[in-house]
Amino acid sequence: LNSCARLLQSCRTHQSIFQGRQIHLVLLKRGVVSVVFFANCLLQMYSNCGRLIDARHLFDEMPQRNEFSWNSLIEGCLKSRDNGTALEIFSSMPCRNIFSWNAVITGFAKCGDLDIARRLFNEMPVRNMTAWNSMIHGYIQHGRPNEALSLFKKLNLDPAESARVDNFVLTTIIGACANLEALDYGKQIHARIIVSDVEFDSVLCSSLINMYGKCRDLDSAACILNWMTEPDEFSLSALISGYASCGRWIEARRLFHRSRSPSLVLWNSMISSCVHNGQGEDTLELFNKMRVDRTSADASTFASMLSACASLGVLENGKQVHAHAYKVGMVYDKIVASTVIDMYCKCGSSENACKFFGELKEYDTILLNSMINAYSNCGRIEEARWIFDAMPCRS
RNA sequence: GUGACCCUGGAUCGC
Repeated sequence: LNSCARLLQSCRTHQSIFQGRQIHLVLLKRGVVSVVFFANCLLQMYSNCGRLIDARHLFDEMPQRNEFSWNSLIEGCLKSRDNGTALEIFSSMPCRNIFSWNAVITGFAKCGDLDIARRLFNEMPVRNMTAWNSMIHGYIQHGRPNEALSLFKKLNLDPAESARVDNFVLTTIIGACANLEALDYGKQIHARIIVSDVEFDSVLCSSLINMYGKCRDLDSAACILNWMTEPDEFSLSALISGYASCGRWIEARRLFHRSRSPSLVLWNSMISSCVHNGQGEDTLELFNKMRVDRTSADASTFASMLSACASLGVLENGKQVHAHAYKVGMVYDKIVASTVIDMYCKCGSSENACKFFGELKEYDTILLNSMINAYSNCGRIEEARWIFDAMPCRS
């Protein structure tokens, strides 16, 4: 039974619903589905697999529920982007615990409904660092760094709260410094980490390296990497990008070759650095080496490759990369799709862009912007106009 | 098997 519970927790994708259902049957046979613990595991499984109706049904049938049950249902809604229902369930809960509050706050903060998130945050009776961090992180991710920093200041106003600031919050703030290239403030936070007893875990270290790299203070970045006993691929890749962005290719390459078979993360940072440097030829070469190495590409790799083809204006290579992305089922990623469109336009084949657009069923604003461009290039002004009018949000 | 199970942070990617 224990392993059933563990297996249920590993069902986290739409595909694992089959396994989940089998375990549900096993639990039914054992007659334990009405035990809250097992019912909760099932509920969580259905929520994680995106089966909200099944989850809801199970929930309604449960003879007993606890906060966990409600929270699983809420998380299921949030995961399926049904925030309205999530909030409704949250409001109708008989009693909420800290997880309930954090779940809705992070759910709304993540998708940019920051004012709702903030309202909930303000209403929250007792906040922990998770709540603070979700809120701060939400502001940063949605382009409101000043509000993030002012919330962080508020957090530090209360000495008791300030003392509880953890690696998560500090990593988030360091990330903000990286985005804003705020080296001085970043250094202050770094100093605070040293004097406080916060542990330098791998995530915090890589974000510090990233921050110094973005601020072009490569010596400090390298210093941290050298202090680490076993730097992970994210730290290495942050430093590689830092070196490359300053044109220090020798150091970048040396880091890249430190591991005999570089991981996808390292390949991506090298490839994208080449693209940003306008070294399109090198990019294509790197990509070939990567394939020889049998490292499979992800959406970022394809986006970089396509944008390299676009800036070189090499249609044939672009088509090859497009075909490759198609073969591995990556063209329907929104970012890859819009780079495909952009690539065709810049390679002078807007017709191909239009053709490809016809195969898509999901778009976002950026992708549609590229399409306006494509249609205009073909002289299909009516269609360009039509997309513009149909756009849900224009910028 | 019930002080169990649930929440937050890092590299690279598009107009």
